[in-house]
Amino acid sequence: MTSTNQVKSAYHHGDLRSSLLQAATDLIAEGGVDALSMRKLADRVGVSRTAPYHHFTDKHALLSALAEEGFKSYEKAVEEALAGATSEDELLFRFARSYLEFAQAYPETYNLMFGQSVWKAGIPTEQLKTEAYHCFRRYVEHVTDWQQQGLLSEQVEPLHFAQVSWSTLHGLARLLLDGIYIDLKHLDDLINLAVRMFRNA
Amino acid sequence: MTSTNQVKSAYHHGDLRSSLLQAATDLIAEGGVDALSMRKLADRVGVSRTAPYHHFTDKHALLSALAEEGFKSYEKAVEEALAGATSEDELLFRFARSYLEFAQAYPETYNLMFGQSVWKAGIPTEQLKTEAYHCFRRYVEHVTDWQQQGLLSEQVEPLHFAQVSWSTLHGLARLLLDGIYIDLKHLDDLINLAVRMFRNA
DNA sequence: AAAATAACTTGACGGTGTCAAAATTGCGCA
DNA sequence: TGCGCAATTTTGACACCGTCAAGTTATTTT
Repeated sequence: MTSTNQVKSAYHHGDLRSSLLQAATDLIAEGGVDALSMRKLADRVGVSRTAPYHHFTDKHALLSALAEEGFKSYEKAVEEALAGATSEDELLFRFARSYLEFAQAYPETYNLMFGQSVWKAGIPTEQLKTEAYHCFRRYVEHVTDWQQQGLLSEQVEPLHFAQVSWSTLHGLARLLLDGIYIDLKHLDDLINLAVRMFRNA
Repeated sequence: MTSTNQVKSAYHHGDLRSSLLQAATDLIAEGGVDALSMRKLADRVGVSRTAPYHHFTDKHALLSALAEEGFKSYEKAVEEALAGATSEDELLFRFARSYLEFAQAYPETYNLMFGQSVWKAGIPTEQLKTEAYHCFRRYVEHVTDWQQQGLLSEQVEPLHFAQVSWSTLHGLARLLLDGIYIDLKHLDDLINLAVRMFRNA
């Protein structure tokens, strides 16, 4: 028997994949996504440069995995926010606000979820695509619910409404995070205006 | 007199700055912004690796300059589109459509104008910031015009309306270009819906 | 013509992603 | 228990990248 029951054995780390994901989020939290390199990541975990490639075919695949996790925690955050509503009236507002709060709270994750680092250059993982698509489908369902509850006009195609309103929120998030045209001070006003637009669609 | 009046002399290229910008747009057009490296750029122009650094302090500065040009041609495109309107009713729609057409026609330029390659990592050039701000101010003026023409509710703060509607268009552009949630087929419907939202704000 | 300045080049440094081949180890099966 | 196989990890290498420092050459100014 070797000392396998010690904390770690040199070879066969045993939990490399999730360790990598954890270290990657740490690294990104510390210095943005630019501060994440495969080499530094491997170093941090205490493994050789190319070891991560056995668990992620690519750097893009690693980023995709992080984005995937992001979608999951996004979904949770939004659903919790909606569940906390005391009246139907606030549903739309709560959705919008939780969306932007998520983007603000985890800007780097949000970048990964919707940025080009994954969707363009890396051609997204199949898993990521289904995860992202699932989030959107869920939103479309909410939209139809809201239509039935009379919160939204039933005249508009739910899909189209979902696409445009998501665009508004995504645009707000992007401009806010990138520091273009929008500053945090007016954000509440902007969310209110956006929601009013949605209502009157 | 040396042979300075020849097409080129080896040293003192004479027009390096604009040659670099041209070659950079070419390079980006060929393979996206990732295909642009300072070294390839210098190669393309026929100059040594570090020569560009005499005209742009940084790679970010180069990209900022390209983004600047982008803002100028954007402004021109939009103003032309608005000038072509035959009735006031179509102004909003024409704006929205020309915005998205620009984004589609020059996706890489659009990325530079609003992407993180310039606004986040590179901290934007002062010139770029003023150029971008100018574009937005112009839009806010349009909004107040439209309010006076009765196209838009006078209840909403023009700045806020400008911010939210720009967000909607930016979000649509981003999702479209990145291939998320939106496909080209429905774009016209989405623009129409967005404009209707704007009108009923 | 001489001095100053601007433009450009060469060489180098430290960093990146990732491939190929070799080394190491744990696990299932005999 | 021992052995072979497959999974895992490492080492070495390659081709890039951005950009700094110092040197070279042309142009402009005096």
